[in-house]
Amino acid sequence: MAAATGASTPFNFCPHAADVVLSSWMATRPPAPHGGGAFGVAASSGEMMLRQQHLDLFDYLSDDQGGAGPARPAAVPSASSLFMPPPAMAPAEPVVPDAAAGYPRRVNLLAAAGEGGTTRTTDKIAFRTRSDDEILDDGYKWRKYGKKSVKNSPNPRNYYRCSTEGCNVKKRVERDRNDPRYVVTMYDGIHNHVCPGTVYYATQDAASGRFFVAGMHHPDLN
DNA sequence: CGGGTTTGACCTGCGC
DNA sequence: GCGCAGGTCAAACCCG
Repeated sequence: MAAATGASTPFNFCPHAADVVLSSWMATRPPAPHGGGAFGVAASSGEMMLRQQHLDLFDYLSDDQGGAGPARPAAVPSASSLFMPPPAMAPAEPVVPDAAAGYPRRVNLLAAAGEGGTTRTTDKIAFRTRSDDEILDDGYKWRKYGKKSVKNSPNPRNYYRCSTEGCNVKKRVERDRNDPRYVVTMYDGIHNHVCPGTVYYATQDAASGRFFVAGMHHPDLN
């Protein structure tokens, strides 16, 4: 039996840390905080782990953009622009969550509830990756607790809970109904324990202003 | 034997 | 109020 955290696409990602970064960090900090444009994603939340070499595409959604909302505000850098895949990978394309296409209803409700004009941190994020493997190794240990077929989708949705005692983080994983090559992963909650991953750094392209994953170590320290 | 997966049943929220 | 769909539970089962 292969555990949920068994052989999988190389990928480490701490959703709660990313959420803090995306919701607060991006809203409060100017671009290129480290002069040369490199920044440690791990900044305030302790660690931000992201190991991603083989994914062809990395789409990121947070409910800040709303489950079925319109285009994200132009003034706020998109999450997918922050977590651009390495240069060898295809650039992330913006993904507008479509409730009708299967993004969970509860997320849409929370997104609506968050319409207050204030920056807030959220505990729900979702992203889409192109991968043959549905299980992404995000650094945490997950236990599967349910599987459900989804209406209008040929692919079942799998439900996972963090195996760490006292941690109530959940995630849902399903194949994109429109393109089975993609896996849609949605995290729900905030880990209350350390993510056993690795700090990941990104750089900002001066021309486009977009961020690129730079590697596992701070460029200035290499 | 412990921990994880499977899967049918049950619960809950939402739309009509 | 009812039906539907999504989310969760929990017993059975599997595997190392």
